[in-house]
Amino acid sequence: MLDYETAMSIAEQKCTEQGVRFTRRRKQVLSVLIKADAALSAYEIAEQCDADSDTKMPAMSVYRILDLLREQNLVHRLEIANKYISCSHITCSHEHDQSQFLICDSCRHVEEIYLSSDAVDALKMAASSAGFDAISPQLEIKGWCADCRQSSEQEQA
Amino acid sequence: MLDYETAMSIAEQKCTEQGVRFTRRRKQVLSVLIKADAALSAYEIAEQCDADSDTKMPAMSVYRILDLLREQNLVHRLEIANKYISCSHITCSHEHDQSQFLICDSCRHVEEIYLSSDAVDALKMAASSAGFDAISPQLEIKGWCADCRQSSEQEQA
DNA sequence: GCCACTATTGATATATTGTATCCTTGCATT
DNA sequence: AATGCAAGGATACAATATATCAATAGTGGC
Repeated sequence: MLDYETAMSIAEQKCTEQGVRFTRRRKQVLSVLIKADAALSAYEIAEQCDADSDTKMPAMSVYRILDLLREQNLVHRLEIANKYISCSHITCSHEHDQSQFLICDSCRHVEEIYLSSDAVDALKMAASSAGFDAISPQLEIKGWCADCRQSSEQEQA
Repeated sequence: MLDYETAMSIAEQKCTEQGVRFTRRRKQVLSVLIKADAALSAYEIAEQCDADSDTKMPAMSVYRILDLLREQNLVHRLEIANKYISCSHITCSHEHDQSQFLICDSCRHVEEIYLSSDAVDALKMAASSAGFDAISPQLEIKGWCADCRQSSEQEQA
């Protein structure tokens, strides 16, 4: 999990560098995602913002702000789940142009991982032989986390 | 592309074997998907059914029927795109417990592919080192098909 | 054939996710 | 303070999906 203070301050710095204001609303959204340490839907984010402050966060604003935070690479959108998650590499100093996620089909837990370049190459090969020149820098893979796998095995027994 | 008549008759046979009726409504839905030879949303399927016959296909029915056809492995759901596509292996005699898709980010064209077992193994390795015991038998990868890639390069030039 | 039973479909309501649009507010520079 | 633009608020609505209950159609036993 990200250190909250560090992540927020680096996010602020990144925004400033890009000439993008790190406003109260934007802080709220990012803050909720970092603290959640999980993938949330836009409406869940809005609810959480409401719970954390005494002003109402409109869903429309959440969507707008998520777009912006994604442009800054502070947040990712999981298309399989229709949810959003803070980038687990906000606090890393180097650039990340790829992101890969494992999404548990049962508990929806999300893990951001790195694939070996071998694995990525194998995918690219398969893609290109099917007439796809390139694959997206974001890959989402569904599966079962060890916990869910275990409990489902116990149920069977 | 699938041979329509063959695919429909094999589908009927499969259903019968499973003790599942291959009703008019179910035929309509599968038929639309096979003829479309592309991924369609549930509401697009309903519209196409309406166009092909003189009775109104309710969206609710489409969803129900898609669930059933998916259980029979006649149809897949693309979670990235929120669309549905007929299995391109209906007419194959052997079993397919895995399916992998390439989805063009630009034109939304979908290609059902096979990954080499090396590629799948590499993915499984990466998953297991992130605490995921297993990955889903269905993998969806976004990318750019050769056509879209070419036209976007021409635009740049 | 008729009845009872279940599977299927129809109809309607509503939840969830996301976009479009227009207006107001706030901040930044002059 | 006046101007201009970025950000946020408010509202409407589109697209995708599920829940629920009623009506209809097929199936098996008699």
